[in-house]
Amino acid sequence: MPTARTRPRVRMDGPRRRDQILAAATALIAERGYWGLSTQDVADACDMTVPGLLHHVGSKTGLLVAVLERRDALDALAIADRLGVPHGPGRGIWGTDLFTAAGVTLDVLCDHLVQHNATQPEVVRLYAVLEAESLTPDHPAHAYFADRQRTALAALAAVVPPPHDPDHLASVALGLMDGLQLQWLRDPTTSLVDRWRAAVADVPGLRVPA
Amino acid sequence: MPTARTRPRVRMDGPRRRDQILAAATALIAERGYWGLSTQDVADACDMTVPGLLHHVGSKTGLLVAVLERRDALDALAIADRLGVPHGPGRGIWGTDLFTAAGVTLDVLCDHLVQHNATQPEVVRLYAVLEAESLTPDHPAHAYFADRQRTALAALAAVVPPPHDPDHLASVALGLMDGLQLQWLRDPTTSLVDRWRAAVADVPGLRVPA
DNA sequence: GTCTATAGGACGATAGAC
DNA sequence: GTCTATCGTCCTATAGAC
Repeated sequence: MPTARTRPRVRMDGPRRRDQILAAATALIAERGYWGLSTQDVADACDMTVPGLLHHVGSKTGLLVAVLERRDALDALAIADRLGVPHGPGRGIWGTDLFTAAGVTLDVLCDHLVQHNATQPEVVRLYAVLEAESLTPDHPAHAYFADRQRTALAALAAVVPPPHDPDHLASVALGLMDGLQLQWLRDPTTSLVDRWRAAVADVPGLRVPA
Repeated sequence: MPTARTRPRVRMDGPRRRDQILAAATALIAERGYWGLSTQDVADACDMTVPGLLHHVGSKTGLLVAVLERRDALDALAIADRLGVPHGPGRGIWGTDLFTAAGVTLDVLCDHLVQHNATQPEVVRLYAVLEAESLTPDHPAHAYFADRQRTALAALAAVVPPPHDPDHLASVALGLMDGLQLQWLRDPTTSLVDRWRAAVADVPGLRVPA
């Protein structure tokens, strides 16, 4: 006899159910990566069956893609809000000229990005895990992260002020953010913002203005 | 009827077989991570069966531990050789006072580390994947990488010359190495050494001496 | 929109022969 | 040191009822 259910299953409308699924999947992929994710775990977390889950996202790969798209859109909105720039929904954080439109330089932009990331360690971990996992070409998110690195470096380079080399400083900024985020996730006793500001205190072009 | 074997199976002595297994596992974990690794794939790569494989490493977890221990010992030997310092086998790269014994400062040490890593992208990818995957406490390598970050930061801080802050500069160095390695693995058109030297050209305390 | 049922594999690990 | 055989579990995905 199968295990009896303890509570009645809740019937939800489409969008709400989808959000619940993507939130649960975000947490689980951050824990175990895409290869370690099982649709069963996601379904359990949402109190549904696996076929019920697949009805919404099509397949396991579709689930991952949906998670990344939703994450990108939410982050773009949050950063645009932080910079005081209007930003339509459904547009990624790196893909448009969001940063140049805001009229910021790299130092203050990075400070905002770091402050925003500090509020959502789980999401940062999601990206950290997938960024490494997706290095291999047969990963479902390989193309997504390859494109992401290109556009991110270009978007950062676009707001590098003279006399710094745009490409080099953008590379340093992105690399240092990724690296420090890893250190922070492994040892959260020091806040991410403090880590960042202490680290860039002696790096010309990244030191946060007082 | 099961698929027929095409070539006769080779009988190897213990140490040689073990080395073959660990080399194959290194490549496969670098591709898919630990959660995505299957003992079947490793066995196939070594032209053996799964029970034959498990005879040598005990379990899947035992395989991962053996891979990391072997990697650490080999890297320590290579770096010690590069720095012209004697170094016994079986000692990790970060765990001893290898760097202080060599009498180097952080800038030249990082340059050597980067040069060494540039020769083995597959190993760098292994560490990148496992570093992110092992953030969750139930990963078999969680303790290994937690300890590794502690000792690495301490070892780097120990060779930071005045007037820089040892902890902060060590954090920058480690973070920047990790971040740039990720960028390099995703887009190998620019060499890792060039990336590093261009990135630190304007970072006081890390600029490689001419 | 969600279910039951099930197909059809792959998984890690063990037992025991040789 | 390596094998065959097998156990029990987990996996993604589909078919079809409601």
